[in-house]
Amino acid sequence: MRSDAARNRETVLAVAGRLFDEATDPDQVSMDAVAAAAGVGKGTLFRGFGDRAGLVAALWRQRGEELVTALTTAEQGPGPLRDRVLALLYAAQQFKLRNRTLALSLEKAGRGSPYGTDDYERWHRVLTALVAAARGPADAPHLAHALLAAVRADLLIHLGDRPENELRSGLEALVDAIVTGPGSARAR
Amino acid sequence: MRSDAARNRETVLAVAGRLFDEATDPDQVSMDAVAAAAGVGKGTLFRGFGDRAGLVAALWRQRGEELVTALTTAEQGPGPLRDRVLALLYAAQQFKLRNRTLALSLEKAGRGSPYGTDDYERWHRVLTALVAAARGPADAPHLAHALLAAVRADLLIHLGDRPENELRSGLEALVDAIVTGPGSARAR
DNA sequence: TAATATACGGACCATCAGTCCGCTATCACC
DNA sequence: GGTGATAGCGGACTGATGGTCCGTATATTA
Repeated sequence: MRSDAARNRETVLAVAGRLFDEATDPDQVSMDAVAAAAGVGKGTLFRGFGDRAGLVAALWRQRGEELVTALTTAEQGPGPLRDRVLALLYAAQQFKLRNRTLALSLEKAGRGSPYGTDDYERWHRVLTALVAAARGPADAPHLAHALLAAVRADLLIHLGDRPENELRSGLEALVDAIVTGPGSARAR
Repeated sequence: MRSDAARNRETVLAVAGRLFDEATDPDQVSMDAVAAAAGVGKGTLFRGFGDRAGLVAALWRQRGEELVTALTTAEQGPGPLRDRVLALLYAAQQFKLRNRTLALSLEKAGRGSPYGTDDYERWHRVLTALVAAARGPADAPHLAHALLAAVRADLLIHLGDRPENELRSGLEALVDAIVTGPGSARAR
């Protein structure tokens, strides 16, 4: 990769990140605006990232680094399953709140839905395994989807600026219900 | 209302409904296309429905008539709470599958999220009450959101054409977990 | 320093939602 | 049935946006 290309890529990522952070709706951030603010041409922007979704994905990957450790921790333990599930979802929740607009954009951009991305796939696999371990394989995939749906960015945003512990408490109730509820190995 | 306006409104609703049904992504249905297919001008379209969201809302209201009875039945009984919650969510699930693209459009259109509409408000209120009755008021609002998130159109579409009973079983597991799970009055 | 590949940038294009306004069909009243 | 007031019609037009194209500029390599 040529040095100027690398430099531009950095600049664009930094500037675009800032623009998304400042916006409340991803649609407020146009590709034109990103190019202008970064001081590059549109051609450069699209050459570097393919399309809008590519830019958002690159930003997400950059910031989401911290979540991979959350994933592997949840996957491999230690600790009770219930705590691992809760910690994972809580990490996702807080991360999405810290990166609202970006998260929103990602959930919209990926062909109109957050599903079908490798990312979602991965999260769903991990959660399915945990749920299956806790209460048996029956309906585990569905319940994993339900858990993920509960931390979707647009829902979190709709909930607004509630005290953090309220969000956490709600999440806890949900996880307890699913992981240790009826149908679970422990409850039987 | 003038007779030609009423006639046009009927035509547009019928044609637009068909176009949405035939499409797999709401974005495939442009306002231009609706106007052309209905044989009216764009001006007429926008005069009659305000904007795109208005058209979608009108279609939704027209088709969603059947759901209001599901809501009041769930609200007022009879039957065990668990069954009422399940029936309500199942009705929503099946309805959204029968009206995929329209449902998808609605979830996108309402300022980028399905929340904040009167419709969602209503459903959430009813479910919150049912959940609160079953397991106490703590976290009931959050759990109601989680239940609704589990029947979002884009999730259902992502799940694809599974056998209906698999969907139902997943929903049942979720409802059982939340309504009769830990924290619920019955379990304590 | 010359040659080549790579990247740049912004004019350009297609597509939409939504507006505007001169023209037309409807309807209430005669 | 005729007629005038007016609600409604339709399609050209606008503004914004994502994405493309290609002549020009720059980094790299020998």
